[in-house]
Amino acid sequence: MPEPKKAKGALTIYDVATRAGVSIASVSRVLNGQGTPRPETRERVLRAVRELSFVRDGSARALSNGLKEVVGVVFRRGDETLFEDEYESFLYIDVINRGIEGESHRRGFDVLMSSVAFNDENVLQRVAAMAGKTDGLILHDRMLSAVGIAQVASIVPVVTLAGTPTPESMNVRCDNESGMRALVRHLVIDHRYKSVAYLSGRGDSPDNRARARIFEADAAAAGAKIEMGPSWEGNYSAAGGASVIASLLDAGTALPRAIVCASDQTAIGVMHALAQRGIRVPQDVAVTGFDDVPVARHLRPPLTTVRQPMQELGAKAFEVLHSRISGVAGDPDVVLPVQLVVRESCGCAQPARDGE
Amino acid sequence: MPEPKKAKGALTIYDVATRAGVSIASVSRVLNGQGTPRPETRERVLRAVRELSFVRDGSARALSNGLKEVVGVVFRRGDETLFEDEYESFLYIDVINRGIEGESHRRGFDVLMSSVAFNDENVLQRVAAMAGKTDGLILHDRMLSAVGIAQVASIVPVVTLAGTPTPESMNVRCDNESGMRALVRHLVIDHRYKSVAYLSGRGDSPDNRARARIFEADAAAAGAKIEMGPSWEGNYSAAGGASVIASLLDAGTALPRAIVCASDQTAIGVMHALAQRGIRVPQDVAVTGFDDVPVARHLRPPLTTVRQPMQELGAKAFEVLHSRISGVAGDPDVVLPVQLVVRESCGCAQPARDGE
DNA sequence: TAGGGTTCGGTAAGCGCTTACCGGTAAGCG
DNA sequence: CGCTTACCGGTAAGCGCTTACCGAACCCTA
Repeated sequence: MPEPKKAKGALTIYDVATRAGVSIASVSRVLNGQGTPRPETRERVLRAVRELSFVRDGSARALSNGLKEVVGVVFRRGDETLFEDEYESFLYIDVINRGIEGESHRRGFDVLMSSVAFNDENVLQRVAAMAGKTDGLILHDRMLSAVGIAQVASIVPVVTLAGTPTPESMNVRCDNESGMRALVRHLVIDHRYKSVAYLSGRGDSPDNRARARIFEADAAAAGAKIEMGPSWEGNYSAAGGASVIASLLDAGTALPRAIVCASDQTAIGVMHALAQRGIRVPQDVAVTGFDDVPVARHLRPPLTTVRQPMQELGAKAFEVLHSRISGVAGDPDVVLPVQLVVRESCGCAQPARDGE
Repeated sequence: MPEPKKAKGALTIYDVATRAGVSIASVSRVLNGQGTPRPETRERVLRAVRELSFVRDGSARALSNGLKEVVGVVFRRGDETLFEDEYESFLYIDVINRGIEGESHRRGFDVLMSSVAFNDENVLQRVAAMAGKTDGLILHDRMLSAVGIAQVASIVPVVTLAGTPTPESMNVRCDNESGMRALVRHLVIDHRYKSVAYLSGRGDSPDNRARARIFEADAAAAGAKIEMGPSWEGNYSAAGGASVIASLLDAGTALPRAIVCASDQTAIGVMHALAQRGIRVPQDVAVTGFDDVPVARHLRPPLTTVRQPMQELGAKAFEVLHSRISGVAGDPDVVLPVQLVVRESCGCAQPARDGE
């Protein structure tokens, strides 16, 4: 529905060429560092550009080059109200986006950011619109169905985050498996906790599934009593974690010795709920998180968690996308290493060095 | 109909036209809702588009229309490490950006986001690069000098946030004056505090200057003892606020009855520092903020502050930019109303209704 | 000084899309 | 039944930029 049609008296390379007394080809060559212009030609062009504050039009370049130098990022944001509890999720996404942005700028790309509401019906439409304006897309967790991804991927390269690669799209994720493995080992073997629970994230998230699967397998193998399932279902948010604990306690359920949360944010909610009931962490119940968001080390007690290199995750996603845009076939399923960060919420009195 | 060549990204309206058995002009007209295509023509085009998952190339459209349907947003982000203290500033910017984004989507625009580091030297270069890829730019507080703004504004329309309009650029800001006026009145007249201090934000910020100016004038007019200046200089961050208080206390300075902080974030730091020294808020010292970030109501005591409609600020900025892009001359200096939000940190025991 | 090899730089052909313009066809009318 | 009027839809001309291609100018050597 765009009403406007005619842009302002915008400058073109013709203006620059005229002013510099050369041809448009020379202007373009100087600006692109192509060929070997004579120093004087070069100088005259640059001066004209400077004097006119000329900037080449991106769309024209894109059309000519077949490269827009823009990648799109799509993610979900909460609804209207922002609660304190939601800060972390804000950060989680923002830190990743920051990684994408940093790497993009390094390569001369810009980033088209688009958030869609949790309840937005027309995600596909949104994403398709962005596809037309970009060279490639990075989709955060759970943005589109496999069919949707395939459709979009037929237009531009697509990289998903914390998802699963499809024949058409690539994926970048963290190594949930070994992170959870190390965490369970620490709790069940090192601390000898006999009963452990897994407070899940959103059920449909690949990350959550992977974490749950390993948790269950490893904790069982180590001989611990396991609690998980419907009554332990969170949604990655602090509020979700808190309400699970509250319901459990209200129902008179005895808590396990350790609670493994699907995310740091969940752990924050859990610790909050526990504190309200006078249950001590880690003396009565140990709690662990997953992600290592910045605030994790400032909680009381400092949170034992698994650090995901979030900024790198973003950077890597761009990198993978970029190489694909450049026609290089990269690894369609990149897995980044995570690191167990032992602090005090697990019961370690003398925390291991933080590494920072 | 035989399956067309599966050349990725190579789909053009020619392919669609061929498949639909019409001309490219018809395809374009259908896609743009121009003219009065015969229902059958329309249907065939739409079917072909659907079957091919065709999406028009943005740069080609932009080049032809003279409209990219993209606006750029530039803002500053902290450096590598993210401290807990920085969350608020993250939010402040993010909420504004969210407002920009929402309004943009409503108009079919996308948003190119670019953050630059605080120490980045080449902001102008970054911004110029974005200018070429967008129809207009929104610059957050203190991104560019007046000269830089003029230069960029000669390429695309520019709207600054919380700045001052220039002959070439427009500006959108909140009504600091009446906000501060109401705040001072509440403290000095309603609460009868005899001494008040202004803990400033970054010195070079127009917002800060405006707030300081009104604070000084109004508090003096009301007969209160004023404290401000070098030893009361913060930088909008929580850490900045805390360290001002710490220095003052370390130097043995007696605190005034009320401290007006340049931002909520600063107030958070101040209340933190005060609590550490055992000074009670608001019994010993009243503290107020400015912004009303979401967390303000959750502080203890709940923070009395001035609410800035941040999301609206962003939406309005886009709106102003959009009308300018559309060739409509809008108000070059939009001022949004703020609202005094009285909670408890000012000394009100029975807080007025929050309004939420 | 003329011929051959180099450079430089200009001309023009697109990139994919929108749309002004115009020819062809069908519907309306006498 | 033939002519006028509408209406569709096709053709082609750009939008601003990059670059292949080619001619002009210059430098060197003999």
